[in-house]
Parts: sequence; structure tokens; C-alpha cells
Amino acid sequence: MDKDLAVFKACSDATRLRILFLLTERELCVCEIMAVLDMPQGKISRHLAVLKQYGLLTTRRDGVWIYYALARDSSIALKYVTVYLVSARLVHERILADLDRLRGLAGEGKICVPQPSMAVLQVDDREDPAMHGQALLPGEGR
Amino acid sequence: MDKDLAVFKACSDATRLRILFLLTERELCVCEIMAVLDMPQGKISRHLAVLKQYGLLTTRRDGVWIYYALARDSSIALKYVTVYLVSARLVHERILADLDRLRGLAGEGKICVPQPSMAVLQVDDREDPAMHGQALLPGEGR
DNA sequence: GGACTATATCCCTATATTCGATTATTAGGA
DNA sequence: TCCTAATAATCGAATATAGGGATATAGTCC
Repeated sequence: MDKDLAVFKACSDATRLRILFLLTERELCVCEIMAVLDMPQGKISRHLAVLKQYGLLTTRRDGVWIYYALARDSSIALKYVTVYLVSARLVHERILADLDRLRGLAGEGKICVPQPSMAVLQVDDREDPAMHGQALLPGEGR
Repeated sequence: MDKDLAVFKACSDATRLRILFLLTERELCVCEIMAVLDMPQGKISRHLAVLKQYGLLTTRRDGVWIYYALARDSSIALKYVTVYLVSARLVHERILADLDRLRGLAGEGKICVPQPSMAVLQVDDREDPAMHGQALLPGEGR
């Protein structure tokens, strides 16, 4: 239950929630998140550290850049939160705007020229029939 | 999004999470929750006030007693949290123990002799096919 | 009205969280 | 090796949150 509690604590901050929504799109490095949310580096980095510590994120280093991605199977609550994120991302105005800004960045090479690996989010819901068809991102097959 | 954030804030405390799990069983009055969690009245009452303020609970007065129940349809996040609560309640040792203690109380009339109305939790998931069959409590039909 | 019970609220302290600002670390390239 | 960019970690101040204890409110019963 402590792991589940940690997930809710992680989600109980507006900035962290926005970051989580962004990460449903694909893995991201710090500078991309900074650019989209227009917040200072230290703040983003600190929140990412919290999210990772609470088990919601994994990291991958690629040279100077560190890519953050949503973790999978780390707790029951995270599974449901992930489904929530994917389901609610197109509902909230602010999140839609964030996602638009993220897509806008990608094409212009404004920052940090990332070559992200795709297919980051594949929630494993095999043992939970309730979630079939929900945890995949748009465009990802099974 | 603020409502969703409020839901996660509400869930980010161990005591409140335990209360929410208890309320998946049925509506409860303060004294029942006090007895199950073995915590002082002021503490329980304060947490219930927080949960209500954040939109997770509704109240119903019956004489001296005030029954708290899980709210429905108050936000997207609450819907998913409710599904989580119902799905995870039988997984965590501590929650299982709480639920056992709650059932133990009921038969012995130790406190506050409640006559709770049943069928408190009926999450309305009609517009969300992903959640069919998940938000109902065991024993409740559709 | 008075006693009693269930619940809510207030005060105060301890602890936790968040933030801006600054400094440290790590990797890549000249 | 030195420089620069990306990211992490630290520090101090402001704010928020949780808890105990005491008190207030609101029904119920006599």
C-alpha cells in the first residue's frame, strides 16, 4: 500500500501532473519539458527526481541527455493512474495546450535535438481484463 | 484538471487512503471509522472534511449520525481512483485487516448502532466502455 | 430546559513541501 | 586539458499539512 500511496503523492502536485501527461506522449529529456512548461531547470529537475523516487519514472542516459519515461508495473496504483492519464489527456484544456506545444517543438529543433526512441509506454495489462484496450497510446498496436 | 489534482491530493495521505478503502464497503459514520482505524475522533473528522472538500465524499445526516459515502461523477480522476480502490482492496494486507475489523464491528452493535443504506457505491461508467464491470462492488448487480 | 452523544472546529506545534537561487557534476567537443 | 551544455544537488525562506488537545455545535431523549 505504501507504493500506491507514493503514486498518489507523486500526482498531488500540478507541475508533476503536467509532466506525467506530457510523458504519455513519449519519453522526454529535461530541456524539452522545460521548454513546454516554461519553467526553470531546477524546478523541473527536482520534480522529475521526485517522480522517479516514487517509482513513476525510469531514466535512460543518451550522452548529455537524460530521457525520462513513465514506468510500468511498479505498483497497482500506477497502473490505474496511467490509464487515467491516457484517458484524460485530451479532456483538459491546459494539457491539450501542453501537448500541442510539445509537438510544436519537435519539428523545429529548437532545443537539445533529441532522437527519442518511440514506443515508450506499453502498460502491461495482461492480468487485468478490465483494462484491455485502455493503456495503449493512440497509434500503438498490441 | 484542478478537480483531478484535488483527487490526488486527497489520496496522498495514508489515513485518508485507508478511509477511502473502507468506504468501498458501504457508507460509514465517523464513529465506525474511528473504531476500525483506532484513531481519535478529531483526526478522523478532519480527514473526512478534507475528502469532502476535495469532492470525493458525500454526506447524509441521519439523526445524530452523519454518514459518509464515496462521491460519484465528481471528476475524471475520481472515477479511476474508485476503480483502483475496488480492485486493490483485496490485495493490501493492511486494508484487508481494516475491512475485517469493519465487518467484525457490524455484528456486535459495539458502537453507534448504524442502519446503513446499502448500495452506496454505483459508479456510473456508462460513457466509458473501458470500465465496464469494474466499478461495481462485489455482490452488486447492474 | 438539561444531560448526553456524535460530530465539527479551533489553537498551537511539529513536520513536510515547494520554490528561487546558487553551486556541483557529468559528458562531449575543440 | 579547457570550455560548454545538460542535468543534479544544496541551501534557506515561505508556505502548507498533519497532529493532539480542547472546545463548540447539533441532535436526541428525558
